[in-house]
Amino acid sequence: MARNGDLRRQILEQARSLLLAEGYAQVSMRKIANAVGCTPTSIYLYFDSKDSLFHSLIEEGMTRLYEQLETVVSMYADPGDRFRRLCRGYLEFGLENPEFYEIMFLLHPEQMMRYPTEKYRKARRNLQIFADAIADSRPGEPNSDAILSATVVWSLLHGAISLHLAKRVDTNLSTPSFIEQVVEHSVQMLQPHNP
Amino acid sequence: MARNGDLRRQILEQARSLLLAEGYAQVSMRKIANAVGCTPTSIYLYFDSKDSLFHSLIEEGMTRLYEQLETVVSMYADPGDRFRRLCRGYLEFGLENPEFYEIMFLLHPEQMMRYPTEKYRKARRNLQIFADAIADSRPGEPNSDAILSATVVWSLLHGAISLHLAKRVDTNLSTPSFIEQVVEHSVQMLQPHNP
DNA sequence: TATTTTCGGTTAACGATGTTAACTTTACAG
DNA sequence: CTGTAAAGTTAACATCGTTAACCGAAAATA
Repeated sequence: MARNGDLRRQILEQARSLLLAEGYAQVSMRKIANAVGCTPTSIYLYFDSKDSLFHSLIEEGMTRLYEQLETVVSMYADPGDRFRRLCRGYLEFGLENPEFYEIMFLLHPEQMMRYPTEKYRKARRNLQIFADAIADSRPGEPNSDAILSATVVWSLLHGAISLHLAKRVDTNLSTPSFIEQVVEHSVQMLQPHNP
Repeated sequence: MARNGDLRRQILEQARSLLLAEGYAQVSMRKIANAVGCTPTSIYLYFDSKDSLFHSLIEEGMTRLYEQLETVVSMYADPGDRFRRLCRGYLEFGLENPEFYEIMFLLHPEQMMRYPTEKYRKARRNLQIFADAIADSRPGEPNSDAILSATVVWSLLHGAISLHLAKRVDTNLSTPSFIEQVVEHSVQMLQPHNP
C-alpha cells in the first residue's frame, strides 16, 4: 500500500501535521490512520496507545524548544542578556507553537497518561538551561538555589503562556506590553531579594 | 422517583461530588445521571450541554475563590501584608482544590467550550481584588498599570499551581520552599522596577 | 366533566471515540 | 513445498455526548 519505508514514521508525520492543523482535541486515531492510508489498529503495531504516540510528539517538542534555547545561549555571552533572551525565547516558543506547547505542558493534569520518567530528561534539560543561566549570574551560590529559582521563573513564563493561550488575559491589555512586563519581572528575579 | 425538590439541584450536587471524588476526566453524563437516579437525557432538560453544566460548577468555584480572597482582604489592612496574604490565599486555593482549579483555569484551551462572556465577570472579580491591592500600595499610579501588574502576578501564581498540580515541579524541591519563593517574588513585583 | 395541552421524564438510537481479539496476507527460512 | 513469523485488516466492544421520538400524568381549557 505504497508504504515506502516505515509506517511508524508516516504515522508520526501525519499525527504532527494534524496536531498543527487542527489542535490536539481534534486528532483521533482514525483521522491519523485515514491521513496515512492505513487502519486505526495498525497504529497499535507501533505505539502502545494514543498517549504514547503523543509522548513521541512531546519529545519532539521538547527537542525543538531545547534547540531554540540553546541557540539563544550560544548567541549571548553576558549572563544578564542571556537570561533575558532565554525568557523571551521561551515565551515566543509557547506563543508561536501553541499546539506543541499544549501537548507538552498544558494538558497533563488527568487527561493524558503521565509522561514517562525516562523521557523526563529531555524536558528537564530545558529547565536546566535556565538554572545554568541563573547560576552564571550568581556566582558562588548553591546549585539547588538555581534550580529553585529557575522553577519559579518557569512558573511565571508558563503561567503567562497558559493564560494567554486560554485567552484569559484581559483584551484591553496589549500583548506586547504584557510580554514585556513578564520578561522584566523574570529578569528581576535574578537579583537575590532576601536581605 | 424521590425527586424531592428540583432535579437541577441534585444534578449539580452529584456532578460536584463526582468531580471532587474522581476528577473532571472521569465525570460523564451517564455517571452523573446514575448518581442522581435519572436518565442521562434528563440532564439536558436543565443544561444545554455537559460544558454548560460545568460552567455552573466553574461559577461556583469562582465564587468560592472570591469569598476566600475577600476574607483575606478583610483581615489584613496593611497593603503589603494584604497583598502577600492574597497571593498565599490564591496558591492555597489552587493546591487544596485541585479539581475546582482544574475546571476553572486548567482545561479550557480547546477541550471545553469557551467560558461564556457574561460569566466572565465573576472570574474577573478575582483579578480585580489583586489589582486593587496593588493599587493600594502604589498610590497615584494609573489604574491600567495595576491591572497589568495583577495579570503578571496572576501568571506567576497560576503557573506555579499548574506546574505543581501537573507534578512537573522537581521532586527534590520542597513544596513549602517553592511556595515561599513564589510568594516572595510576587510581593517583590509590588515594587516598581523601571528606574 | 371531557378534552386538550403542557410539563417532566424515559427509551432507543446515532455517530464518534480508544482499544482489543481474531483473522488474513505476505515474506522468508528450512 | 512447508512452516513460521511479521505486517496489516476486519469486526467488534465499551464508552462517550447528544438527539428524536415517545409516554404518562397533571393542569388548563372547553
